[in-house]
Amino acid sequence: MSEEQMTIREMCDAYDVTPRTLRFYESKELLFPIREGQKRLFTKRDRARLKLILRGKRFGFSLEEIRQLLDLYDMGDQQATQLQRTYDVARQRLQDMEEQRDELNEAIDDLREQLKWGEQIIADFEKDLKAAQ
Amino acid sequence: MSEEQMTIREMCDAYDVTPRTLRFYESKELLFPIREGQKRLFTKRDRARLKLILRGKRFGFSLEEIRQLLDLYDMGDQQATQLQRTYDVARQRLQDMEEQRDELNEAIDDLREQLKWGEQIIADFEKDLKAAQ
DNA sequence: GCACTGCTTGACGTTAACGTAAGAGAGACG
DNA sequence: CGTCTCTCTTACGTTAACGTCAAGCAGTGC
Repeated sequence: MSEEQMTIREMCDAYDVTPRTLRFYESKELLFPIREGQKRLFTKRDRARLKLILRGKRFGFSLEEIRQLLDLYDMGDQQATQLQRTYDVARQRLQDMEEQRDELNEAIDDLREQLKWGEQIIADFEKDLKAAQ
Repeated sequence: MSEEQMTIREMCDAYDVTPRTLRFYESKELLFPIREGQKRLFTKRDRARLKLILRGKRFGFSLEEIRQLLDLYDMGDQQATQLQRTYDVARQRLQDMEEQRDELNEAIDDLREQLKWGEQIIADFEKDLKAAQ
């Protein structure tokens, strides 16, 4: 439990993910834990990346998109261009999310409208049922 | 092109779906086209169901959920209970959608916040770059 | 020496909603 | 009769993000 390196289990507990997930992210080159013998040790850098990964997922980025963003951050050269591209990707994503939300809102309004009908139909039906008794 | 029955292609053109999709829905017991020889003929009932299917998809129902709802409508007996159940399912779905929208809105706000930072960082960076020339 | 625990590497399984390709029948047209 | 067009069935392919074994090494406690 050194401050600098964490085992896979410590990572799982700290970030609420499964070992499989961390190994999967490593296989996809999202994380690069070092090895002590056969065991993985996750560094501060891995933790920073994992935070970004989880945050990216919240934003609806795919793991592949996240990997590309992470790579851009890591290139360390031509940073202005890279930042600009990162920014562009993020803005595009934001726009997609807003469109998605708008569609969702339309669907919600639509469904609400349906439900109003539904309530009316059910109410009528129950009235008829009672009247029929 | 009779008014009552439509071929698969007419259906595709009318509802903007592929033949595969219609056959798939049939295999999933969402549609029940009749046969003329080996060819499918879609009835008025199929068209009504297809409309509901497509609308259901907009609402984020899975095909399986839609099938269950469609079946409920078709039972024709104990209708009050069935309607109530349909209504309950729909209301649950509405709630899910609203939660999803709220999460999406949070993520959007979050991402917007990030982008504000991003703009600042990029601006600073470009200033530095220019200053360095 | 042995059990127990934790970690490892494969490698196949899962889910939804179709896409896509192969091979063939059936009716219309000239 | 040949060709065209439409349709049919069958069945494997696709995608994402892991889940779920299976089998085995490594260290620790007793």
